[in-house]
Order: sequence, then C-alpha cells, then structure tokens
Amino acid sequence: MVSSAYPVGVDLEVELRTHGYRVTTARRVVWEVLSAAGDHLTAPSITSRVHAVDPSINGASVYRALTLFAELGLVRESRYEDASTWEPFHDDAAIHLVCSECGQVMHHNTELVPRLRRAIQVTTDFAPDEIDVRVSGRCGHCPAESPV
Amino acid sequence: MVSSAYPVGVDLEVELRTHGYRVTTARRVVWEVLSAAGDHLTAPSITSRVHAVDPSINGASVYRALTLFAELGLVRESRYEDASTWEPFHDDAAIHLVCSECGQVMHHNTELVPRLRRAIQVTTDFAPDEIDVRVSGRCGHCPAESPV
DNA sequence: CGGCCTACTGCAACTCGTTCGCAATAGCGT
DNA sequence: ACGCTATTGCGAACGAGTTGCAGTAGGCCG
Repeated sequence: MVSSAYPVGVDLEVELRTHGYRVTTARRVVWEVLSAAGDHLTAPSITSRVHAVDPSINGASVYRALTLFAELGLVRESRYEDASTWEPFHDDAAIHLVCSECGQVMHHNTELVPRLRRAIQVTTDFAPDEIDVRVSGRCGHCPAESPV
Repeated sequence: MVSSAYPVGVDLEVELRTHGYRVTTARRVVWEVLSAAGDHLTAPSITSRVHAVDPSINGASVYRALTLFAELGLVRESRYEDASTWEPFHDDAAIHLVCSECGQVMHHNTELVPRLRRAIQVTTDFAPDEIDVRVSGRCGHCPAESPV
C-alpha cells in the first residue's frame, strides 16, 4: 500500500488518461518521488527512493516512466556535471544555482533570462527555444572555505 | 610522426612542464584534436580523431589526457543532452547556442552573463562561481520546419 | 460484477561510455 | 647514455541506460 501524504498525483492521472496511457503503480510511485523531492534527482536515486516505497518496482520501469513523463512535458531532464538529473517541469525563467559544497540545487527567477532570449533574437540569426542556465558556487548555508 | 599543421601545442607544453607533467605523444595529439576543432567534441569523437592521427593511442589515455587538461583549466567539460562534450576553455561570458537541427554549437558573448552574476550576488546569498548558459534552438543555416 | 484484451511490467541479458590495475614503455633530469 | 618513475596500452570491470520477451494487471465492455 502506498500512502499518499502529498496532494500530487492528480495531475498525473489526468495527464496520463487524456493521452491514452494507463495509470499504473510504477508511474504513480515515480511521480510521487519526483514531486516529494521537487528537486533535481538522478535516475539511480529516484530508483532507490522508489524501491524504498515499493521494492517490487523494477529499475527499467523507472526509466520508462521518466521517459514517458518527459515526453508528456511533466518532467525535464538535465545533464549537469557527471550525472543526469530529473525534476518536475518549471519554465526556464528559473535558473539553477548548484552549490558545489553541499550539492543542493536551488531555483532562482530572473527577468534576465527572457531578456537574454530577446537579445539573442535581436543580435543573432539564432532562433532560441529552451534556455538552460546553471550557476555553480556556494550557497548561503555552506561556510566559505577558510583562508590558508 | 605527428605533423603539427597548427601552431598550438606550445601553450600545452609550457602548461604541462610548469606543473611537473610530462609532454607525451598522447597528450599532444589530444590537444591538437581539441584545438583544431575549437568546438565541442564528445569524448568518443575525440578518440576517433586521435586514432585517425595515431591509432596506437589508447582510448583510456584520451580520457586521462582530457581529465588532466580539465584539472589544468585548459579544457572544459559540459554535459548537454545525451553526451558530455569537451572544448578548449573560454571564459563564461560566452554562452552556448546549440542548434537542434544540425547539432552545431555556437558561442555568443553577452554582457548579460556578468550582469546575471552581479544580480545573483546582490539579490541572493548564493556566491556564484561558474555560469553555464546553454540555449537550444535553430541556427541561421537551418531552415524553419515547414508548417503542416 | 466478471472476463477479456493489450498496455505495461519484471526480468535478465545486453550495449556502450568511462574507469581501473598492472606490467611495459618512454620522458627527461643527471 | 642511464636510470628513475610518470605515463601508457591493454584488458577487464563497472555502471547507467536500453531492449526483447513472457507474464501481469489496468480498465473497458458486456
């Protein structure tokens, strides 16, 4: 039995059904894990969290669910550093602040992104689609490295 | 014997020697491939280009050279889409325009990146280090998809 | 409510990029 | 030229991700 402590999943069912896909345990659990985290998760860590909820769900099904969700536009995959991560979709005015100390990924909204889009449209012959901004650095909770 | 048609490699030798590393054929060839391309290259494509020059260089050595170059700050690795790519280092005011038609990667300089850095410093408690901007879209050489 | 059709899953084998341990090789200081 | 040892080539290993197939379970229809 899967306890649904969080009010997500509704969108998922609707989304799946309206596209002719079945609502299955595997898909529901993967979605719960993603929603509960909110954050960027690697596929292996998603798999292990899914297993914590229901060990009978196979890793391959996790990948299949993620791929499907991505096709439906429910999640986005991004490849940073040495891992590819998945997170619920958000529009790309939100940029990613990745703390190199604790690894946490924060979102930050800025109108500089839409402005960048316009700048590209105006100054180049490139037609921008998605804009992905990733900033590495140190978050407020991690102490600065002490001077030698 | 490896013919050096391009005037690079000089920096490499200095860089290696001043850091106490040896100047080897493998490292030189990998560096030549990177410099000749200038662009983003995946590790496998680097390996095959290296093999075209000198088939006796092992794939593992290519990886080791790339890793070393990255440590020295000579190249940068970025993970986009389904592949990780390597390119000679450039400062991050240059953003990446990735054409989803032809796959080409272009660089574009904009003062919006330093401005973004300042904006983050001022409005958040995050201390930015590297900024990586990647824009997917369609480049000027690729025709717009015809309407259905 | 029950049964059927087939989308979906679990499994296990497989691919492929990347890494590692080790013995042989080749830089390079002397 | 010699010798020390960093670096290489090789092959095996690893881990993420994919795939084919047979069994299972959603969900529609009667």
